[in-house]
Amino acid sequence: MYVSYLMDKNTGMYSNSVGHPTQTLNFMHPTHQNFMQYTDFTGYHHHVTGISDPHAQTTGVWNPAYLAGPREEWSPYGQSADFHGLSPGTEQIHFSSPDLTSILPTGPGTLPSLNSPAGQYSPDSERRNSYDWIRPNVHSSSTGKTRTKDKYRVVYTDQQRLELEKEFQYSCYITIRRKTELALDLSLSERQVKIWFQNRRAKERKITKKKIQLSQQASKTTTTLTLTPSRLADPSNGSMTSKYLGTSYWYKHFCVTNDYTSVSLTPRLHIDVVCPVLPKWTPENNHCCMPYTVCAKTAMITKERNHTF
DNA sequence: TTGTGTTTTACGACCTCC
DNA sequence: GGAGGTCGTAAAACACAA
Repeated sequence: MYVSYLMDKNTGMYSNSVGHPTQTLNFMHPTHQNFMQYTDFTGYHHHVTGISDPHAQTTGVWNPAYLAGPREEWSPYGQSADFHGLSPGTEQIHFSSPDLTSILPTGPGTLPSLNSPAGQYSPDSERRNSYDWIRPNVHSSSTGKTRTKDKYRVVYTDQQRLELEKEFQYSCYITIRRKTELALDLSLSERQVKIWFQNRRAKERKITKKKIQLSQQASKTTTTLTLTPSRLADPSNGSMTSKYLGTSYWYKHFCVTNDYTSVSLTPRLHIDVVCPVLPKWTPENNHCCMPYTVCAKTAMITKERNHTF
């Protein structure tokens, strides 16, 4: 069996400055230790036509207009004027899965400008549609809440959600500047962008929590994935001594291949394991990926993992 | 069609940080 | 004090089984 260690997304969740996941299809959430698989993100180009470059060092593009006016130009349901003039039948990008599993590869230029009518049109606009209820009759109830009479939330277009999701994949936390740019591009208020990110992070935590619970359940019902000295192979001398025991180290994610008898933590370090969950086999690429957690009671593995072979 | 569970926007309360 | 953070929740929108 061969198990390849998936590269961590080498960014802290709480870091705003990260690199683009250009080719990283599978990556884990840095702090949540969860496995996130975004299919076909190779086609992901963050900089979509019509969207300003979010993270390039192009300070010159900073619109001085941003500096004017209040920080939060929040009008409760304020979409920009051109947001309403959508005509059905325009080109649409289908985006339904929140985890981007259904995102089609979209190269540069394939997405319409978000400020264009085509970019704003949602495939479900007949149903969700119309923001015609967005009218200035926002009232303050006796409780002080400011919500519309009939509805109190808009449904973002697929395009808006797509771009927000892309931004989230880039960084869980959005910078003030990027928030301003994104709000402008998506015809949302900065407050909406901020709250979307808050909600998205909450969703991420929820997913992670669920995965951890499932993982714990699996480990209860099956043999715990443990490593014993006899099953560990030292890459340097082929043996494993007890001095390596006692320090817990979590190997989080592995790409598991077609048998479950051993794990290759590094190109030269193999251990035998008992796989708690049989991953689904994908014949296309002859391997499968799963959130594979190995509790290796050895510091040696930690050391070896950082060792250059 | 309808009932029910889940997801998505939006908010308030409370917290920390600058 | 204001900004943005989490957490919990409301309610609309949505998905889906019966």
